[in-house]
Amino acid sequence: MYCGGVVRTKDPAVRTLLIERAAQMLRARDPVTLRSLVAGTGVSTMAVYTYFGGMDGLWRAMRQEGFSRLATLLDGVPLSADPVRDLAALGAAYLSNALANPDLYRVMFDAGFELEDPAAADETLHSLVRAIDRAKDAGRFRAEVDAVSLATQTWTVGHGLVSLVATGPLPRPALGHGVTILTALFISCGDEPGRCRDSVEDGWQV
Amino acid sequence: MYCGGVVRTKDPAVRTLLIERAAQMLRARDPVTLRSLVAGTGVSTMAVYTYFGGMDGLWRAMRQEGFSRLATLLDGVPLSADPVRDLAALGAAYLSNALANPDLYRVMFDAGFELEDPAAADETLHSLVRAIDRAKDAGRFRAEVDAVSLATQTWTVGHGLVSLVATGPLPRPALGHGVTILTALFISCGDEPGRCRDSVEDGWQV
DNA sequence: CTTCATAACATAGCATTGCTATGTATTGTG
DNA sequence: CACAATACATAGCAATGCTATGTTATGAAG
Repeated sequence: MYCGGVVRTKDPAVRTLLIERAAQMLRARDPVTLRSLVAGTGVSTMAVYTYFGGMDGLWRAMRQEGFSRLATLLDGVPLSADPVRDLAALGAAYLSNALANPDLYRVMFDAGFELEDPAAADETLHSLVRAIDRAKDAGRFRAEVDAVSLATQTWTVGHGLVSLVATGPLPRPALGHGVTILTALFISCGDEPGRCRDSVEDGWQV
Repeated sequence: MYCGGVVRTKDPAVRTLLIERAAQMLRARDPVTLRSLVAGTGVSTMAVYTYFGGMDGLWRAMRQEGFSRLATLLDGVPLSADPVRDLAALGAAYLSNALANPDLYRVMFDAGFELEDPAAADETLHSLVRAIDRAKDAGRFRAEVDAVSLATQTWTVGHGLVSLVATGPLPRPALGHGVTILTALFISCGDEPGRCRDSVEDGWQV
């Protein structure tokens, strides 16, 4: 029997080109439609189906890209000797990124779509988990604190804030509530109240 | 001079019929399109433009309806002698409602649209504010606690949780994080830790 | 009661959407 | 070289929201 051979290979550059262009159009608030996406790129509408299987696949890839960029950004946040400060700084970076690219952020959490790689969401938490582990090592948080749970809780607070501010009814100064909530949360993990407040306020630069 | 007269009045029943039907279709996961919405109702597509000015207006009305129903639901939550428990119960009711009608909830917080009545969002907070005031009266929270701020913070936590669970990557048991976060938050308002935890756990029936 | 301007409503059609069917070009393997 | 499998281009389809146009109903003015 003939097992067939790969004859013509997809060009990965086209894939990244389309993703890049879609991200650009999102930023510019231009509606990302099949035809407007490929217009001017030289590639035909079929390319979207060859590379993504359709518009749904494009959005899935965009979501993946968003999580990937977010993880990179969080990895690049400069750390200090104060892990609690760093934890707040990571939350602030998360918020800044989401507010700078609100449309991409919305796509990332749009309903009806699942991630290509479900682990990508967890990946986002790794930076937070590392900071929490450092806080435990430094004696700021109790040893019984579950790092993943606390990271998830921190994420929940950040996501709630950014959702209500970026596309919701809360004004931008409401971001300051993050300090209050996170401080309360970190104190409940064993941090000394006064010091915790200072650390969170120091890291929370939105 | 001729001042003109209103000749044919809009039928309010048609308006509520369309909103009701749209909500029904959302619940049934049927795509709500202009034609599918009016199909079988006897009204023509133009009705949507007469009553709402277009599909955008329909979504705006849906959002308003969602907030209205939410306020009614929160008003109906039975209260107890424990205001902190009630506060958690209100949060839990908020979550239950959102998870029971995830599509309507998503519409409520969709981007690009503003509310017809911006006060409707604040209205949702009134039940929370009342519970917080009762907690202050009962000596559970410090007098300096700003009720609206704390209500907003509670809302932020609830919204973050429900967003990540209903349409996001977190599994449903993650709702339990609400207990941890809210307990920490309420303790920071002056409540006694052990008692606070009991109250929140008692009220948090999701 | 008659008139008639105005609003409510129905119909048809437009541009655009995502998608698919069909045909053509390309390229590595046997 | 020959062929099969894939990438790519074109054209067209059903469905979308919306608008232009025509028709009907209604209540106030005379």
